[in-house]
Amino acid sequence: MARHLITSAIPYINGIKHLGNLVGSQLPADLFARYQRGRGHEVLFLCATDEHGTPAELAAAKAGKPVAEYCEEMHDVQAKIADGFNLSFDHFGRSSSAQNHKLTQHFAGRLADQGLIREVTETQMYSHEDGRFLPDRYIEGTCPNCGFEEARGDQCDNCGKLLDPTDLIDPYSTVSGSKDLEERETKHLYLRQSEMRGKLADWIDSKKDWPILTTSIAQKWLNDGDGLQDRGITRDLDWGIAVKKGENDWPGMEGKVFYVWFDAPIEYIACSQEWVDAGKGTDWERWWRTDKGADDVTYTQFMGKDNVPFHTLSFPATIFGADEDWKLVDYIKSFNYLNYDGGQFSTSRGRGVFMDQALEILPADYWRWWLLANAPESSDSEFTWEQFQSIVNKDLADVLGNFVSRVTKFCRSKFGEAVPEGGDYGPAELALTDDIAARVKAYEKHMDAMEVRKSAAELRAIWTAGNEYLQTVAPWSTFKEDPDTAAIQIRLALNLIRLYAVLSKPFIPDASAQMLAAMHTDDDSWPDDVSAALHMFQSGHEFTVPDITFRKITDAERDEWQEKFAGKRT
RNA sequence: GGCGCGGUAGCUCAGCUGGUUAGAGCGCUCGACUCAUAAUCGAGAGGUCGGGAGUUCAAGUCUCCCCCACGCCA
Repeated sequence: MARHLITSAIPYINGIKHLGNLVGSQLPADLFARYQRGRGHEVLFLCATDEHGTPAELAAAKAGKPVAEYCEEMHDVQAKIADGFNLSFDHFGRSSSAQNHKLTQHFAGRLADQGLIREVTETQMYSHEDGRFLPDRYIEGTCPNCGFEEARGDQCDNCGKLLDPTDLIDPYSTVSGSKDLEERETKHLYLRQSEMRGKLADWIDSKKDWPILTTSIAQKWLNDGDGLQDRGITRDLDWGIAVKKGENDWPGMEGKVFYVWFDAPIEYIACSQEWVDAGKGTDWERWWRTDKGADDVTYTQFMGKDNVPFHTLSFPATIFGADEDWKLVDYIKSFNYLNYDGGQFSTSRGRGVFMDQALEILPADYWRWWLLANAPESSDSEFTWEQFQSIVNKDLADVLGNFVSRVTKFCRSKFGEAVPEGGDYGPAELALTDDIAARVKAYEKHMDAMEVRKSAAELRAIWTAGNEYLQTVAPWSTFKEDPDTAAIQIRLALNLIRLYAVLSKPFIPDASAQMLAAMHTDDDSWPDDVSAALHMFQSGHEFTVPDITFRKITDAERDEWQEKFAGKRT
């Protein structure tokens, strides 16, 4: 039995994520976790909310709540939605947890001990009214280059010129609108990533089997311009993890917190401590410490392409730099973006479908299937309602759902609601068994390689094989002259329903559960031996004709939803 | 402007280290079947692989140039 540690990039706390975010990390990670569990392997699947940083503070202020309270509420909202999508996290943690505070401070201390932290004094804009330093993009003013009055502190959106906040004429805070700004010197810690460039480059170079998307992004950051740059790991904020050197104070860094990108990935580890502290597990170190049993763990991370630099370089720099026995990632599966109907999903414009809205109009399985079967693996991909409707109706309702329906209803009408007796499998049944066995092997190969779209295609082909078989042997015909032969055929078909439920569980867990329930079984063991699996139900085994497994999406619904989620275009 | 990823049948996409008539699903046409959610199964018609040049016995698949879309960065 292998051991798989699986993490999904942790979603930011300020709001509900859209389907593009879902398919980029949490959903494929869940697919892989469910598959590995299905194969009988030991899995620890972790995710969390990413709660620190200025956007969280501003979102809380907008909601009129203390930031801690806001984060707690939003964490619960996101947890419920994740649950609604059947994301099977062993624990859904929080980067603001006590465990992460302590661990982040520990890493910072280790890095300092190794000489990998340097202090930098820089000038930033301080807003008296807001009582805080403002990130560049939260300062606006008149562009000195083109006169545009709403140029941001980092760049003018009108002429494109790159700016420093201090360049702006009449700068003001976009948080409060205040013009009472002042340049102040402030000291920050930088992680000396440049020191580790060689080590990181060697490590990335050794990962020949990683997706091109993953390695090409890493290479770019390693080699672009002057190469990998040192990065600030602290901010002048109230909300976050206090800057400490392990358990000790950090002279000169009082009142500062770690920058969100530094503490967020450490939450992957802290999350496993939360998992233990929540009573769900007993030993987190055997997943994370190679000196304490984690050397046989396979660690896989899932993320959208925007997160690749942090996972290929920054977080590994932290791990390498700490020079302790931490488990390093073995495989990084990254995804491109999902576009929405000819453009991008847009949170600010309300364009596209968000996770809560998706669940309001259709059950999770419908979304899971479409999203995974069309996952943006090799390039950005496109969501259109027409495509969604046709895929869902064809694959789920017609090919799989109708198979369950035709088999159970035929049996009920001719033999009753129990597996019929008589005869034994003949050549046609053996041929189907061989065909499916080969396809299951192909399915496993694709799933092992995290080839999401190919896995979906193979699974669909397995469903289709059942319909092909029925069409060929035609039990409705054989029943007329030779009921025993029809009994053999329908017995095999009933066994196929259970087999399909097991194989499909990673993609469509609810439908899988419904199928197993209809077949009056909870045996979802993986069909390592397809022939044996297709002999499981013997004559007399009772079942119940289930309700429709998947309904169809009507043209009217499709048009209505297309209109509803179009958002405001500008 | 630089970099990255793409540009393959009407649509969404596969095509690894170059090698027989370029593939899948959907859609479309025709046929079969009637157990089933007007479902299923089969057959067929549709691409010369963004454009151009080159390397090679052989290129969608390697090289160079150009065009287009998207993304990132400065």
